[in-house]
Amino acid sequence: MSDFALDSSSPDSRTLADRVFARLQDDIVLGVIPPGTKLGETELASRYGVSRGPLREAIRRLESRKLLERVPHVGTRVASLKAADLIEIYRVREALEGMAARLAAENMTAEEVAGLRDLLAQHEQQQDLKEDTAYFQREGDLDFHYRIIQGSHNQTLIDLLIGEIYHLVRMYRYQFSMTANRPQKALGEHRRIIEAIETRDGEMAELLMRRHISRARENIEAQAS
Amino acid sequence: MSDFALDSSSPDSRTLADRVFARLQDDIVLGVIPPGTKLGETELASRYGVSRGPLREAIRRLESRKLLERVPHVGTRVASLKAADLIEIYRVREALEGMAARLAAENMTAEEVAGLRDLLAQHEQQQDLKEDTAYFQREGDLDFHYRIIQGSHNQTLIDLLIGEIYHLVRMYRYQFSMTANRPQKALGEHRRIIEAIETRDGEMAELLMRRHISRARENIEAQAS
DNA sequence: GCAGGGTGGATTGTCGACAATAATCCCTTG
DNA sequence: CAAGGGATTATTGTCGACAATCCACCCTGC
Repeated sequence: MSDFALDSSSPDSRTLADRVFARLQDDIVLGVIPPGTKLGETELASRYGVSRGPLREAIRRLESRKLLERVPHVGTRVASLKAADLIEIYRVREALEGMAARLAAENMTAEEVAGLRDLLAQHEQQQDLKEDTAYFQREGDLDFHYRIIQGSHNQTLIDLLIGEIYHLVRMYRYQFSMTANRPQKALGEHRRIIEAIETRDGEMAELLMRRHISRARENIEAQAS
Repeated sequence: MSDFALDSSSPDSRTLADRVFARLQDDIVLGVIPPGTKLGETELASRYGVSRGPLREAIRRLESRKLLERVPHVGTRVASLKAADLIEIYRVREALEGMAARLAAENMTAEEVAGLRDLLAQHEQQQDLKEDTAYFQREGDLDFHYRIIQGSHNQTLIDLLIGEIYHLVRMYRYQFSMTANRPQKALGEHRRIIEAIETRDGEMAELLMRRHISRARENIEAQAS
């Protein structure tokens, strides 16, 4: 058995159930536990060094987030996203992040906008270096979207996107080692979105963000066929 | 102690935890348990006639759905929605249901469209009767939106709206006995949305749905001030 | 009289054991 | 030999008890 013991570097997470929830979520999203794996409660409990009680609570929450699929009296398995599922998710992202961009243009503070532009500058430098920046591009893209979502200042929207949707997107990306295959175009789209936010043009920001995500979806659809 | 025993009319719900989850959610949404109520696990468990194990799993799931607020080692209380929260939710509804209307216009079957028009006809008749139709209007409005959401044929979108968002909307409505205070206008907007769907004009359906929900939001904002 | 600390009570967090359900395998029978 | 049924076994579902944490109250000292 490999060492799956709970992370003792952050012992402050309030309860065991919360920690095993966070740990199990990471292991699923990052692919440490591959999709489709049957999860035995007893086995997992001993792996994480907890009893089945906290583990079951964690499982129920991960099930709510669509990361696990559970059948009563049968068992729990790691959700295996199909391309069709991801396309559905991107429709939702288009709607929600479009709204987030609109609200961000209206509500972001000057500091937040400045930080966003700094982030873009970093990404453009990395682009110039032409290194193997796949990982940074992937995480950088997420960071860009995260900031705009946060900039909406709408907690309901933030919780939905970051708490419920993005885990699935991240799981899919790690799953298929999906590196952005149109990085320079995406970067240009990011730039235009930021410009719309800087001019406080919510309608334009929403339109550009929707196009940005819609193109990513079309890209997936093309690959899936 | 009033009789809170679990509903034996539907004993088929697979597990106790699932049943207590459904029952507790209803009691919260319908206001049987008022917002802000401190929920003692031992007390609730004995009321529903189950042990604390299944009850805690139900609590964790309801917490994920934002119907309960939990603080570790302190307790759980029923979420009490503020007007500001509802306004945030309506922004999300505007984005998601706008997309739902667009997809419904593209994907609804002819039967589904016909059923939608029948539903509208029923609502218009109830309107003519001028009875105290507050309850029916409220539920009818939900039914209209439910059908369009289902008509999107996007399961992720359906689960998000019906599984995560609408419980909060329904709770708020029961909470404040909020009866639609612009029924005839809303009915006209419904009619135009259906017309757009019938002509398979997704863009128009989205636009109209967003305006429909946006006006409801403005109505809430006016009342809240 | 007020502030601070400590103790007691109650509630939540966790665990191990028991019961119930379902999948599997084997045996029987046509 | 195949198909159906039944028993076994492993896994999940449920429960009651123990441990840990926090909140409130009270008591002491200034």
